[in-house]
Amino acid sequence: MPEALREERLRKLEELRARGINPYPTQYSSTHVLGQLHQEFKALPSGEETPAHVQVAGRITARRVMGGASFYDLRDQSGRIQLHATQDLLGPERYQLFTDLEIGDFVGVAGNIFRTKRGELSVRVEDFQILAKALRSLPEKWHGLTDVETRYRQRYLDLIANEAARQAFITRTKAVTAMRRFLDGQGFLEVETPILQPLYGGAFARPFTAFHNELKQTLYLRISDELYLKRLIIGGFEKVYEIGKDFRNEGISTTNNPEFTMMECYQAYADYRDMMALAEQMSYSIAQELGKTRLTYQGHEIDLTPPWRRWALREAILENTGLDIEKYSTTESLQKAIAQKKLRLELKPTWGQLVDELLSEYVESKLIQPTFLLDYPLEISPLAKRKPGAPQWVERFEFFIGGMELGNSFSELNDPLDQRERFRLQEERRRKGDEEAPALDEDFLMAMEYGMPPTGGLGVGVDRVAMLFTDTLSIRDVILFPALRPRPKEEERS
RNA sequence: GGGCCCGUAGCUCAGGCGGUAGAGCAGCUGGCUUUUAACCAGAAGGUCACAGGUUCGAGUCCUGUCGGGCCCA
Repeated sequence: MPEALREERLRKLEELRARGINPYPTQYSSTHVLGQLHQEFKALPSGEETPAHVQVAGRITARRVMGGASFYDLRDQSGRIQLHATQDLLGPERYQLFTDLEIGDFVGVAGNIFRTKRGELSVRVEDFQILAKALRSLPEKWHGLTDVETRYRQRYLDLIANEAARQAFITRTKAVTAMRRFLDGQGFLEVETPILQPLYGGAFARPFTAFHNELKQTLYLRISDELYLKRLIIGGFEKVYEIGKDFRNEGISTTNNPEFTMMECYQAYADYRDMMALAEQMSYSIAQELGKTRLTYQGHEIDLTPPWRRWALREAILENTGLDIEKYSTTESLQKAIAQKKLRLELKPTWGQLVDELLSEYVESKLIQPTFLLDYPLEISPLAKRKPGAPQWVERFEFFIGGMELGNSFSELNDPLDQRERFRLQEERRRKGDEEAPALDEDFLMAMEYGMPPTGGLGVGVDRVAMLFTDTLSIRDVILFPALRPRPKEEERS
């Protein structure tokens, strides 16, 4: 930024101080927010003034100074109003001060409401008070801020300049509120579980580590809420949920942020079929509150009305690749079949991981309308209950909308001996160098040995939900302050 | 991890085959008392992401680095 621009604003700041005016006062009492004015004076005809005296506050976003009269645009969170100031009304000295106000400054204004001949509702400035002086100039009024990097790094500017961005974050918040309202309404208890954990688990991911100085202990930032929420089920809370951040130590991209928001809920005496109904109802309920039970996502018309399609994972893969994974029940035979079909696929070391790859490469992007994929390989589901009569499969589903995986659910494993065996299998994977395989959690096993009721669990990616409802493709468009690589040349000025 | 594209004034953008950097907005000076992308006139504002290289000469060509976007794995 040219130093001159800032110098100029500093000069004006000093001038205010020299006149005994505090450029950063503590408070201003408004009678209205700006959106209210338009409601209240909707009927006021052009060219007429009301005796209604108002006090309003906001940020100046445009100025049109024309000699002895000037028009400013004032904006607050609720809307925009035009200010009209004249030298006649304020006197030369106050008027001069008023025209020294700049785009970006916050100001409080008192005066009557009138409507101009051209029909613009306006406040006649009878008195004003600067509320905060800005020292940097805002993005351009017409084109706004388009530089994607600046939009992410200086989100406040994005929110000022881009109404669509502002709306997207409001939509996100409303979606989360609706989700919470739905779960509360279903009798779920919202709880908070540790983010700093001595042992991490509940997902396949590498964790962030932290160090507790006093305890001289390495702690992990959670990669999921699962194992603690299940302890609460064991403790007798029969319906619990948590909405919070999980942390996974992996690459940053348009689809992955190292910290992201997850909703997890658990319900005693339920299985994955019950959780399917819950997932549907919850999504539909959120959509209703947002007025988006039918929506457009990336050009696709999507209908969230239940019931959604239920499709066996095996059949979905069969239909999209021609491969019947049940016919190739070993890693080697499945690999061979994949090669024969000339499917392009990363050759994962286990059967379950190969199936998972087939799913993400050949099925996921096709699942535009809401779809539950049912029944997953045991190998990649160490916390899920086996399917009766099919011990290599588990009662698990993931659900997909708009080609995105939004959630994951199982009939939770509550057999402590089987759980120990599953942990053992994962440890084996870990020994073979898979850093994402979870470690055995003795404390969790102990909890389960006290007895855990049959339980259904559901996890939903909140950022993905926000992407769906805001029709965005990048997770960075629904995270206010997304993770970015540090900028080498940060032109910080104190 | 690989490929392609982008990085020029506070913001939005031009800059043909290499010849000493341009506009609009914002800011400054002057004019203008119902404008709304206000208008008119004038002056100012640049480490062309960074570091090397080629060249008499580089915003432009080459190499590398950093940051971002898109696509692929």
